[in-house]
Order: sequence, then structure tokens, then C-alpha cells
Amino acid sequence: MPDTRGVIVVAARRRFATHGYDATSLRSIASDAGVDAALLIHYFGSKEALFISAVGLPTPLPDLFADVARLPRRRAAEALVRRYLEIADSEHSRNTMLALVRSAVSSEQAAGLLRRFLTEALLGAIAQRGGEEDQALRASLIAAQLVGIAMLRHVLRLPPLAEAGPDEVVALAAPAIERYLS
Amino acid sequence: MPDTRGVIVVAARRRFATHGYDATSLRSIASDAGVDAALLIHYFGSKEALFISAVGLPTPLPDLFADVARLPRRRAAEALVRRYLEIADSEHSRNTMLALVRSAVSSEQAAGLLRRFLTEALLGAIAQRGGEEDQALRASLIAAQLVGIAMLRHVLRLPPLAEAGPDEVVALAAPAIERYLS
DNA sequence: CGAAGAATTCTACGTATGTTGACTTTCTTC
DNA sequence: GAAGAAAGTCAACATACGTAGAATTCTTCG
Repeated sequence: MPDTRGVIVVAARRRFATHGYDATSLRSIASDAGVDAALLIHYFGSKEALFISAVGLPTPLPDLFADVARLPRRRAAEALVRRYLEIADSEHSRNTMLALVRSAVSSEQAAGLLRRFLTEALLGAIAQRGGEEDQALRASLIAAQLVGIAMLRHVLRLPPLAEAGPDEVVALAAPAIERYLS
Repeated sequence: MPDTRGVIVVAARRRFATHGYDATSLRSIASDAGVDAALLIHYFGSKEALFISAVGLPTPLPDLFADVARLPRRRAAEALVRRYLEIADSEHSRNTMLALVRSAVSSEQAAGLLRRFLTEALLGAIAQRGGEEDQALRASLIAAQLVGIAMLRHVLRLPPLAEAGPDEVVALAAPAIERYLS
């Protein structure tokens, strides 16, 4: 008894990650999963519901900010970048991340999902760390740096960043991010 | 004699900026321009050609990196962020930028356009400034920070970053970017 | 074996898209 | 003012999509 449902979810996640919500057709997912398109509807009810089931939330990401917020300033920046890059290297997490980012720019609903996740994660981390007035803006700029790295590294595949090893990126990005924490 | 061609291009740029390439239909552009959809084809030949005509390249951006590369380290970072935000505030440039970014994630061709532009702009700037080994990677990380700001500020509209004034963003982001230049 | 029920596929509908070619209107030029 | 080109519209095409419901195969258990 092959777990067809699971096969569909994996195929959907991969398609959504590489092509975004709009450009991914149910038929293409079904074809990848070796299954008829109508089956996806029977299981999940609609394309939107399948997207939610397949992408949901990037699993280890919500904890990342909270964990890092507990660290002393010096180690926080390095740990943030390093763990972020590790997450982006696991196929599952990278696919959910990319699916979310890719879809956020064309679907307002996906954008809302990502926005809500980011604000909650950021607000949580800020609450832990003692916050001055501009702490939320600082956290947003850190998030912007990370999102930008993901965009250039995985979506655009800009050569210097796409080919660099994690250590090189950490060595350069951590000090810059540290400035936001001071 | 109203410049219909120009009206079409402006409408197209705005639609592509707010909805991306795939989610923008010729009929919606035509409707905005008060014109029949077939006319767009008659003028531009195809949707793709219209996209190229409407988006082309973000006008003042190519010079931005080159100009900034000439400045001393201390002023370079601040000037970069400030001028970047100014560009993103002019409707025309913001629309071309957003159209490019939004479309790059769903169309491989648009991604290539943006990738080529970024590498050329970055390589040009690096050539001016005396370069060590990792200079290209540093420049990419700066670009990542800027792209990330655009994503969170204009696409995702994350509250802290979307509502902050240019001065606040410059004050916080410039020092961080300065680290990449040292 | 045979029937109940789930898993899966088939067929089809309605809608939207990019694009085409024929058509009509408007403008320019001699 | 006629002729010819340009600007613009109309109706239609082929195609792809999400989805619904009937039909079919497969599994399971008495």
C-alpha cells in the first residue's frame, strides 16, 4: 500500500517550490505523482487546500529566531546565518521556503501567509530580547538580509552567492548582521 | 494624437509590477489602457515582447552601483541605501523593479534578465574598486540586502519595514552594509 | 466467491488565456 | 476629395486550467 497521499504532497511541494503557485498546474503535480489530476481534488478539495497541506509552514524556521534571540550578541548573528543556511540545504525545508517565497509574489493569499509568519516569528524573538524603540525595524532588516540571500542564492542563482559554501557566507554575513543587534 | 503606445506601456508596467508576468493578462492591460487586447499584439507582437518593452531595465539602477563604487567607504554605504530608496520611491523605477522581481520568480526568462543585469552591475562596480578574492561575494551580499528590503517593503509589505521612513532605514542599514566594504 | 467500500480514473463542463485574421474607422498625403 | 496607410475593433480559434460527477478498478472481509 503505497502512501499516495504522501507522494502527492511531496510532488506538490517540489512543483510549488520551483514554479510558484500560479505556474503550477494540478495536472503537472498529478503527472509527477503518477496519478490523475482529479484525485488531488478528491483528497484535498481544491488546489488552494493542497497548497496549504504541502507548504504549511517551513518546519524548523519558526524556532530559529526564538532560539537565536536567547544567545549573547556575539554568537547570535553567526548562529542565525549558519542555521538558516542549514535549513535551506535540507530539501524539505528549502522546498517549503521557496514555495512560500515564490508564491507570495503572485498570490496575495500566500503573501499574507508569509507576512503573518514573519511578523509572529519576529515579534516573538523581539519580546524575548529586551527591546528599544527601533528593535522591530532592526529585526525586519535582518529578515530582509536572509530573504535576500534566499532569493539570490536559490531563486535567481546569482553565481557568486549560489556557488559559495556556507562557511564563506557565514564569515561575511554574520558581522554585518551583528551590527543590527548592537 | 494621444500616445497610445505609451499609455499601453505604462499600464503594462503597472500591471506587471503589481501582479507579475503570469498573473497579468493582456486583456487586463488593454482594459486599463482603454483599448482592445488585440492592439497590444499588433503593436508588440507578443506578450513577451510587450513585457520586455515595458520593463526593459530599471533606468537609474545600473549607474547606482558604479557611482557608489567611486565614493570613500564611509559615505558609500549611506549613499547606496539612500539612493536605492529614492529610486524605489519614483513610480516608474519602482514599477520596473517590482515587475522584474515579481516576474523573475515565476518566469525563467525574467530571472535571466535580472541575473544578467545584477552580475553586470556588480562586476562593473567591483572592477572600479580594487578587489580582493571575495569581493564578488561581498557585493552579492549587499545586493541581497537591497533585494530583501525591496521584497519585504514593497512586495510583502511587512509592517515595520513598509511604514518606516527612508531616514530610519538608512540609519540602520548603512552601518551594516559598511561591514561588507571593509 | 461475492459484495461493500475505498482508491483511482474517465469524461466533461465552464472559464480564461494568447493569438489570429477579417473588418471598420481614422488619419495623412497628394 | 480620393487613395492608401495606419490605428483600432470584433469575433473566433486552439489550448490550458480547476473542478465535478459518473464510472471503474482495487482491496478487504464475511
